Amino acid sequence: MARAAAAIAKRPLPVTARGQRTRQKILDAAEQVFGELGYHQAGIAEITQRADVALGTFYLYFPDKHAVFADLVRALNYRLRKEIQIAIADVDDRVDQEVIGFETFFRFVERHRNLYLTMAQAQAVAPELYRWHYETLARGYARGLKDAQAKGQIAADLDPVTTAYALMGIAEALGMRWMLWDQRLPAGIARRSLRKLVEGALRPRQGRR
Amino acid sequence: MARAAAAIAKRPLPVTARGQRTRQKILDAAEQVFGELGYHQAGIAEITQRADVALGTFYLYFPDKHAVFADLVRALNYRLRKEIQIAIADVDDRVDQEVIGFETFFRFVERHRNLYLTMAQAQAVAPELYRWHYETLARGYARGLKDAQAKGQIAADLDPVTTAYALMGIAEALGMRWMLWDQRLPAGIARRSLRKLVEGALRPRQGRR
DNA sequence: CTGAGACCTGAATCAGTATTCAGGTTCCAC
DNA sequence: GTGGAACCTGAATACTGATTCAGGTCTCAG
Repeated sequence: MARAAAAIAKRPLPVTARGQRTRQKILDAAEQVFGELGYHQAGIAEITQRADVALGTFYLYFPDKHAVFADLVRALNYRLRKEIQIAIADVDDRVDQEVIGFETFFRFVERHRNLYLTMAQAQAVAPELYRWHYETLARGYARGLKDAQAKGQIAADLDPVTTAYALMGIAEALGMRWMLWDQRLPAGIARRSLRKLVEGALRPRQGRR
Repeated sequence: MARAAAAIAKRPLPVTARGQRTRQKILDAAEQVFGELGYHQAGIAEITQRADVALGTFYLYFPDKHAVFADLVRALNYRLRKEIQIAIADVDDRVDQEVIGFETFFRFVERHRNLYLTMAQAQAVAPELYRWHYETLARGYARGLKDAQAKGQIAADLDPVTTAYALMGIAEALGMRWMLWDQRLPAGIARRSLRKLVEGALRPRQGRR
């Protein structure tokens, strides 16, 4: 229970390579198990078994179940942002960036099916972290949109934050529909529709005002 | 565990008014508790306490914890669709329908803060139901979009299903951001941006093809 | 009135599982 | 080679909380 203040006695990070490897094995197993079963169904026993270490070893690296989960959310957030940043880096039209960002996200979801379940669980298990995840993403996103507005690439009268959340919502919904349910990117019509939606939404209207 | 086939021994619905009232009290309490604490933190004891009935009474109306939860998800889905249908009924431009649908959704979220947590939990607790929830919404949504295309109100080259999921994603993301986090609808700029996004995305492009 | 459904009660049971702990084992600097 | 960090082990503990059940209480048709 004791979810008290900052405290949450961290365990010291392993110093030797062996220890680091073990910690990582646990983290990887945890991603699997949490993603498959959800936070509460996931048992420490199951995690350590898949990580191929003894039960007690878990508590060498994490003070409790909640802690691995938190680490996981942070790691997922970090990797996701990183991958998108890299993918987008040397594209200069914002709409193109958008489309590439989406595809990168979809591919990320493909490699981390568990992302959705993990984040969904986070909403109940670690609300602050959950919110942090989206705010973090939104912050960067909104910044990018503002820059694009300055360059006249997208409509100037859109609120960047609102737009950022809207676009994240689209990514999430289609990521679920396509990558989790269908398990693959859809045929051309759907993909092209996505681009048209984004383009229509963002591009400055020709004639208008 | 026994999540076996259809079976799931339903308890007979109450026949007397008293029984119906009690069942409903439990259902209402359950919505609160699941929404506040999440599926696993929610205890039957807490639910029955808030419903002001004894622990055992719960099992008179629901075979187990899972069953109330499922009922809840179905009820939420039903009410949501109903409210939006009604709100939209006598609006004839699809973009207007869209905007009104969004606002209706936001107000629904305001009255059912717990909707998000409940659905998030559903992803782990009752995946079939979770998916059913979105597919149900999407089906109706896509139908509406197709009709609007037939009337030339929105671009003909958009895939209705893709568009439906994209719009649901936007609603969800902004509902979370505005109604759950800020706890109120935002000022004009943001609201107007939403309309512009939707309008830009859906309306047939003037010049093009 | 009255008795048979229909409802309601809450202490007791019981299974699952997070966490602890009392010892090993590895590894390498000296 | 060896002592002490740094790691690792897994049975035992402790507790939480869903579900059961033996026995009331209400209510209204006849």
